[in-house]
Amino acid sequence: MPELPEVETVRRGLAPFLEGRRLVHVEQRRPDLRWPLPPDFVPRLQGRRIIALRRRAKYLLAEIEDGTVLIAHLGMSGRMLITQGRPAALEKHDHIVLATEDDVWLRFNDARRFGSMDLATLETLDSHKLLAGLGPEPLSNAFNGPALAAALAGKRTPIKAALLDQKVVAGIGNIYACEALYRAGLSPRRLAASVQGGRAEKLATAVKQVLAEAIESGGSTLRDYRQADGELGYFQHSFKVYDREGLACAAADCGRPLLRLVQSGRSTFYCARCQS
DNA sequence: GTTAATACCTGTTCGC
DNA sequence: TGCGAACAGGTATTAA
Repeated sequence: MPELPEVETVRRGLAPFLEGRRLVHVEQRRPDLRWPLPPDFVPRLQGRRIIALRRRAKYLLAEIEDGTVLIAHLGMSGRMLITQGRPAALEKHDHIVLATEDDVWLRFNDARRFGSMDLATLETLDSHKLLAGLGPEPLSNAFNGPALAAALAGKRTPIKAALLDQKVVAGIGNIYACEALYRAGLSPRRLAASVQGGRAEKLATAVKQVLAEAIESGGSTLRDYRQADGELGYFQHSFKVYDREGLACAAADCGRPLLRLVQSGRSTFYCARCQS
């Protein structure tokens, strides 16, 4: 499930093939993904050059030479499939197909169709409804202990739910919320407003570390993918708590079985002894 | 205004 | 073996 590290890995994988290249083929194979695509989606991209591939939170941003920006979200099953030359056959759920002047073909495949694409311009990007209101990038200097503490102040919701709130910090999903809380030693049930001072400092650091390590591990996975037909979007990471209900806590002095609970409809995994 | 619940979507897994 | 229910989850929308 693509969260910030997976999206960043996809960005890094695609950038060498897309940046500076002209899109000679743009094919839209259904009128909508999660929402309807803009009616002029194809003509606004066809024949134009991609200047840069960027990322904001879990969104990929392709900056086009005329100031158009393609906003893409992988949802939870979205994948970017890249091939040299036209693919022999399209797969089920290949919704968008692009080709560059170098005959590199890119397919956006999304079975569950939680992904989305939209167009904006450089001028309207920050106020676009998908991006306006997003909190700070967790790996930027703008995100730190005091900033996190300020965002959590007064929040009467569990800290786990607050971490998933993209207004508090952008790009964290269910997996990395669990992992960061475990690393920070904070219970997922703890009231968000109580995460202040040293606790906020510890949590901000944990968020940065867990994301940075995941990006690094995605990068190593990427090198393997480069050689074959590239599938960008799914990577195996090793998690300390996520999806490990009943398994032993890895902390040297613990070893207790990890627990699972449901918070706002989402599974949370944690260690009752190590997190408080 | 804030927080919680629900809908969206479909491939996979699990239990009977 | 076959079938249906449960589950995964980011975000917009609706409800409380």
